[in-house]
Amino acid sequence: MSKTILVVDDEERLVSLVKTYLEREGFRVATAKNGRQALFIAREQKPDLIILDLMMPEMDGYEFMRVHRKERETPIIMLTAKIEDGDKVLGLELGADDYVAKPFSPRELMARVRAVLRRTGQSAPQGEMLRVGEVVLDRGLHSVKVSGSLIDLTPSEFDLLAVLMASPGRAYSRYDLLDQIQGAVYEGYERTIDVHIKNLRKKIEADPRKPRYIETVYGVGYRFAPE
Amino acid sequence: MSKTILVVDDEERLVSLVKTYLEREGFRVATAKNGRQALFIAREQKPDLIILDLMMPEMDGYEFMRVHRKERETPIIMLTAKIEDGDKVLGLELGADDYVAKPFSPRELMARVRAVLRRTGQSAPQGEMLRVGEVVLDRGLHSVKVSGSLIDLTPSEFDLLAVLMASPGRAYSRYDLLDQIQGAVYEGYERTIDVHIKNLRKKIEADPRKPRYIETVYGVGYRFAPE
DNA sequence: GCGATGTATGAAGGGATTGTGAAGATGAAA
DNA sequence: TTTCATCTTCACAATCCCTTCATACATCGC
Repeated sequence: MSKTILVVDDEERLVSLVKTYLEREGFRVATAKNGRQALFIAREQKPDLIILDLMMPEMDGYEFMRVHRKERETPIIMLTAKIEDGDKVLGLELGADDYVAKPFSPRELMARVRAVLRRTGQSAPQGEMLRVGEVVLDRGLHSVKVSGSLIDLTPSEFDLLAVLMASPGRAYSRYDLLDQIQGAVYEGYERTIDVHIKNLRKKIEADPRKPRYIETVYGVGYRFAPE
Repeated sequence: MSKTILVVDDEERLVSLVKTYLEREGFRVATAKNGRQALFIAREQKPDLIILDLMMPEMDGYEFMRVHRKERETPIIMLTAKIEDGDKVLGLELGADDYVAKPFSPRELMARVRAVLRRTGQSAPQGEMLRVGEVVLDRGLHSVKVSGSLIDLTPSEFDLLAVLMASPGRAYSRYDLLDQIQGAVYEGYERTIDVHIKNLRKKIEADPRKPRYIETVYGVGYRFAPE
């Protein structure tokens, strides 16, 4: 039974970005454009956590919190462009559990979501397990096992593997992969992916020279071998 | 139900090149020569994504974005000759989702289109599967199966096969094929196609001497056998 | 059949793509 | 601050592809 998270922001692009990331972590996601909508959805779906922008038309984040807090204790993470102390204090007084300043990295937001859920006594979702051949990746536990033994991966390596394993057989371009692990606007050098792949292979392949799982698709990118 | 993409640029050759590639991926494509036209078409067709040149007569890309953003949230990929930070920042502030510096490879642009669509929550077009007889080509997965087993193809071979399979029974000249796999600028030797065909046959035909799928049309070129 | 033209194929050079180790940059924790 | 792990970049090596060419084979018209 996966947790539901309500994302409230008037910027559609930001909402869908956050939604993508949350879903990849195994959460169900509801969205709203303003406080009024959010209130309606919160009553109906009873989310386990709310990610809330402060600046919105119709009914802003403060107003929403004031009303919502009278009804439920749902943990709330505030998003704010202003990083002024005043905002922070006011938000925390109203009952926010954490706040994240824009612009933020998706990875940071995910970390805070997990932290808040843990702190408020709810467990992270038991991430659906991805299993291909002898490789088992557990999103919730954030762990990877190969042939039964636990493997240590860096955050980038884990994300990369999770993306590849989510669609075995599908070839991803370096750009796609960079986009998925960095989020938002691509800034870097595509070849960075090569290095992550090399390190991943060293950790999960029996013979990194002849990879059985992470295959190279010449001229395209990489893919996880379908069974 | 395929996605519509609006391509806006005053260079006709570039527009038709991009159009070709997008259509091959299964998108519907609308085009415009300047911001004014683009605005009109955007209102009428409501595209799912816009690929926008910055430098144009009549109404440039910045101006277009300013006006368009007030009406819709359509994701936008900017094309720009200048890779100056100023441009990038301004473009991103105005709401571009990504930017690509000219000159770019069609393949890179396609990757970004898919990435932006995914990021903004729209799915890429259903990698329309081409299936003829025992041969199955999946554009989304970038994979080819013959009688159930996965076949490794080089980029040229894959493109070639995709073109042929898109219209079984239709004979293409070597010139046509070269044009499709090299992207517009035809410079090469038509016989190169013969070699790619030979290699393709070796990979997908049971008996390359008596091809069942890729037939030679004497004096014309090649075609994929209709069922 | 015969020549002329078109196609098939193997091999090789050059070019493009990918693999890899190491150094520098970044950022978090102590 | 220093330390440490990670991420990124870079240079060079290894590998794979594309193109070209030479030669063999097939098809056509006469």
